[in-house]
Amino acid sequence: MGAPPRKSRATIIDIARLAGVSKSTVSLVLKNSTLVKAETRERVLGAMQALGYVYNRGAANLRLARSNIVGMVISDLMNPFFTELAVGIEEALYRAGYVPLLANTGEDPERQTRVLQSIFEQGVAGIVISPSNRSDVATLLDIARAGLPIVTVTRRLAESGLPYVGQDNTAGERIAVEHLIGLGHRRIGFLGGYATMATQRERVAGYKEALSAHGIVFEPILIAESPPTRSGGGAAVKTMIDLPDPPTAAVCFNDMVAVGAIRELSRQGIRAGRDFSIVGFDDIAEAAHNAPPLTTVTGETRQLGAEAAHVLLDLIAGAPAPSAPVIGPTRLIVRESSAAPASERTRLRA
Amino acid sequence: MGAPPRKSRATIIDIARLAGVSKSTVSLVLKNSTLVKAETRERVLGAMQALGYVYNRGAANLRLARSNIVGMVISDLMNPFFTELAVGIEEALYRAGYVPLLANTGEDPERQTRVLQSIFEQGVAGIVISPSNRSDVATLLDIARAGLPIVTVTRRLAESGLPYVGQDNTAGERIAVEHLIGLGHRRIGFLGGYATMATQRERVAGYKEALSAHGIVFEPILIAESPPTRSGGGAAVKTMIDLPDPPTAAVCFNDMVAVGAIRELSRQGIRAGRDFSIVGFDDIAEAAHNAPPLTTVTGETRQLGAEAAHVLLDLIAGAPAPSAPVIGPTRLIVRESSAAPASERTRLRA
DNA sequence: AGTGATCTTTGGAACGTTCTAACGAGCAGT
DNA sequence: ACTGCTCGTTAGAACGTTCCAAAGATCACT
Repeated sequence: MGAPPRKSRATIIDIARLAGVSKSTVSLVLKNSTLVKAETRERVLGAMQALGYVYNRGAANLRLARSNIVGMVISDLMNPFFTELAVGIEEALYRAGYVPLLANTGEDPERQTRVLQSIFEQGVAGIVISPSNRSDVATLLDIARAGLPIVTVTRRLAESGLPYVGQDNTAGERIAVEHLIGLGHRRIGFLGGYATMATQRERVAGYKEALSAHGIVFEPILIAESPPTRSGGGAAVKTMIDLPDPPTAAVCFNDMVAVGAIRELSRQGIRAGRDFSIVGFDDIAEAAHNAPPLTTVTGETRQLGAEAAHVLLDLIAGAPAPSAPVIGPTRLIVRESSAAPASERTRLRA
Repeated sequence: MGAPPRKSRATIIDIARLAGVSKSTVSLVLKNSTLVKAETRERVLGAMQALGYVYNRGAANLRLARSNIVGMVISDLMNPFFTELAVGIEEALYRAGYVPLLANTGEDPERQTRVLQSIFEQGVAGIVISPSNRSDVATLLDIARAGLPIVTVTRRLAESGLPYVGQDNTAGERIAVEHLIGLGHRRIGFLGGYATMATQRERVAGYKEALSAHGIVFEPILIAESPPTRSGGGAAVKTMIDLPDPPTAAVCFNDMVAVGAIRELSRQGIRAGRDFSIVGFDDIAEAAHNAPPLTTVTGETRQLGAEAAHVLLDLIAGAPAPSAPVIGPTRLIVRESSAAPASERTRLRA
């Protein structure tokens, strides 16, 4: 059973013809207007059923000059942090009746520019973007000036003046470092990321704040830059432990760096959480299941995505742009990759 | 600098007016027609520049009765396997000039039905879907019957007759088990997933094939079902080692189960790759960085996504549906979570 | 039967494109 | 001077909706 594939979709006019009414009436039925008589409504609904009618939102949008599609531009979907962010955004959009057009730029600014153009042409209602490194701000501003709501998330483009939703990276890293200091560490490294990334600079700032608040002098050599990946973390921690006077702990740019660092440590026979403390950032799903489970800072990633979506939806609804960046809270989750330094434990035992 | 935000976008007609030509001419310029005189083209391009014109693809699509948007419905984006699949699809679509409308159903069949409807209304050119568990096949078939190309990926809906792109789960699991048998294991468990999942059944089939090919009798008790998650893996391996006569190795429904199992083993003081062998499936990014690095089966996930996209694009271009399922290859990646059983090593040493 | 008032329905323009058919201008060949 | 071409341009219908303005029905009162 089942009708043969139709060549082209039935339209409101086909319905009207079959139900013996005008297309206007069909349109009214479509929007559940109380104006149409119950009996007529039935007839129209029956005709829709019979013809397998599907609403053509594209046509409606053209007429109404609006859209329920939103562009979602993600800088690196393969990074679990951004995956969760995307899921948070998608979920919130979906609840509000919007659907995201996805583009994964893979941190390629040129690709970002192209997809923005394409998304713009598509007639979306707005764009949420986690900008790639070295984003071309001009394109973004062109689009914003054309009147399209844009929200940046996760990476701040301060020069742009675009609405921004992010986490409190500085405060987050500060509590991470304070946790280590509280445990007795005095020599603490910072692993991963590059100073060209706004996020890294913010996290490093928190790191320095915590150090100076506890009278520990900042040593540039204790910052090891690397790609924000597992293997980057491995490399970074290696340079750290090879130092003449190595630290006893390190905070990491993100959880992937932390996981990579822990793995490299264990390869070197150093056990994270006993011989060396590691604290991550982001609380990706993997963190809780790592060996050892990772102490990390969470920015409530999914919530953050939802928040970004809501800011965009407000903008679309005509609200004025938020006057200040929206900064989400940050919270330390203590697991087993951090502990008192070995020297401390020895001293206590003695 | 920078014009004030425009209330509404300039149209082809505005351009025409400014350039002193008809909208038809502007349209020709837009499609790079050789018909228009170079000088006129310049004038039109200048006008576009001046007015900040953006092409309205929605309007064009209405007229042309086609679209360059494709629906991408993913059952669980938080699972790294599906993330990579989605990235593979997105990349291939993007190359072909298409953009994916994303929906993450989170394995909820009702949500899946709703988003399919919404995506359908949107007027997409086709749909790629990794169906959720217990999918409502009827909706999918309704849409397919309406003439919209649909490709299922990863999860086969055999009853549906829809085009399918997947991996060779059976062969993949077979080589995984044969690897363990080759190492000397005779008692091998299967961890994770549920028999209600087509994928699990296919993998279990491969598991049984390998056993019987080597004269090992299959024991139902060595299959431990669980959610296909890290914590599910932990639970599953626990029931396994608590058995009176526990196995010495296990293959897992997927890498997340495997990682969870390894973690639980280590909590029990059992070291994976020495005391107990574990083999995963999917080769998610985390696998190579796990402790110990995970022996696993890869289905070339990203490639698979690209393949699914291409099948869909062909369908959209009017090609007939592939007569048989498209099954991608599968390959074993040996890392450190699998080794000869302890008994074997002892015997060799003696 | 006439007058409103209230329901219900409808024609047609509009949204921003594409495309067909046709038109005018210029020119070569007679 | 006419014919036929080619070149460049264009008017207008069409795509599937929404919505305004207005028309027709129906009904309750006088």
